[in-house]
Amino acid sequence: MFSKACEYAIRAVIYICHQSKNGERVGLKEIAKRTDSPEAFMAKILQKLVKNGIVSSLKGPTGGFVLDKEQQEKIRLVDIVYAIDGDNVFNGCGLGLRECSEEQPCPIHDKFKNIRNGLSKMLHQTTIHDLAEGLSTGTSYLRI
Amino acid sequence: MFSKACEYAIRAVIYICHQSKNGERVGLKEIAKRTDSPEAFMAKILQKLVKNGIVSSLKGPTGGFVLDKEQQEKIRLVDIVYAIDGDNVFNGCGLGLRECSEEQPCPIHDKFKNIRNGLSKMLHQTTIHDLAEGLSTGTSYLRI
DNA sequence: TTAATAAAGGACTTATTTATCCGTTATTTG
DNA sequence: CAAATAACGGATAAATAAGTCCTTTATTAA
Repeated sequence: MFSKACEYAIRAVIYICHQSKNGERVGLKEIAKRTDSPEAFMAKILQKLVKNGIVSSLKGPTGGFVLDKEQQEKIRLVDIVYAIDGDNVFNGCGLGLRECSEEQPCPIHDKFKNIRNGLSKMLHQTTIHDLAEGLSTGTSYLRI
Repeated sequence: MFSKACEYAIRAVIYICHQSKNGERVGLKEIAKRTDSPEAFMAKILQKLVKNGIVSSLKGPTGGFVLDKEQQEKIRLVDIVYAIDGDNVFNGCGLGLRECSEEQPCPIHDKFKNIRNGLSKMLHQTTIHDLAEGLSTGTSYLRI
C-alpha cells in the first residue's frame, strides 16, 4: 500500500508527536530505536519531512525533532503520504493504464475508485494528533 | 496498490477471458500488444498464471492461452493478486510492524483494517467473467 | 571561543522489481 | 518425418527502492 519509507515516516511522525505533547524534543537515534527502523534511512526521511513542513527540527546539542502545536493539530496522514510517496496512491489507474478515465474506464475502474475514495477519505480525516493519542492512552503501540 | 507484474496479469487474464468467450485462443504477442505490456515480461507472468491454474495454455502452432468455461466463471481478482503478489496485500500491518495484532495494534490498525476489508471483499466478489463482460459491451477498455 | 552535539546533505552500496535474451520442449501441419 | 510455431525455463541486464557512510553546518553550553 505504502512504500517502506512512507511506513517509517508515519511511525516517526506519530512518535515525535507523542513526545512533543510531553514537551520533549527527540533525536534521530531515539526515533529510529522507538520506531524500529534503520537509523541512516530514517535520517533521510526526516529531512524530507522537515522540508515539507511536517516536522520541525533544531540542530546542535538539545536539538532534535519536534511537532509544534499547529503541526500536531493540522498534520494529517495524507500530508505524510503525499510528501513521501507523492500522488500515485491517489491518482493512478488500478491496472496502471495511462489512458484510463471516466470516459474510457478500465474494467476495474469503478470498483477500484470506491476503495481508493475510502482510503483517501481516511487519510484526510486522520490527524497525527488522533493517532498519537492512542500511544498516550496505551491503546496502540509502535513497538512492543 | 498492486505490483506492475500484477497489473499486467489482471489485464492479461481479462483479455484472454474476453477472447476465450469468442472461442479464440490467443498468443503471447497478441496479449502483450492488446494489454500494452512488455512481451518478455508478460511471458513470465503468464507462466506463473498457468502454474497457478488461472489460465490454460497449449504449445505449438495454433497454441496459446485460454480460459476454459470453469476458469471464466471461477477465477476472481483475488486469485490473480494472490498468485502474483502473494498475501502481503491482505495480511501485513499498514505501518509494516511485524508485531501488530488485535491485542497490540499499531496506531492506524483499525482504520487500515476497514480499507483492507473493503479491498479484500471487492477482490473476492469480482470474477474475471464480470470484468471481461465490460470489454464485450464496450463499457470498459484495456487500451484506447 | 572551543568542544561537543545533532541535523543536513551528498555520494555510495545493496536489494528488489522490472524487463530482456536465448536455447529447449512440445505440438501441429504438410 | 521435417519444418514451423508457440509456450517453457534459465540466465542476465536495467531500473528503482531501500539502506549506508561520511563530511559539513549549525547550535549550545562550559
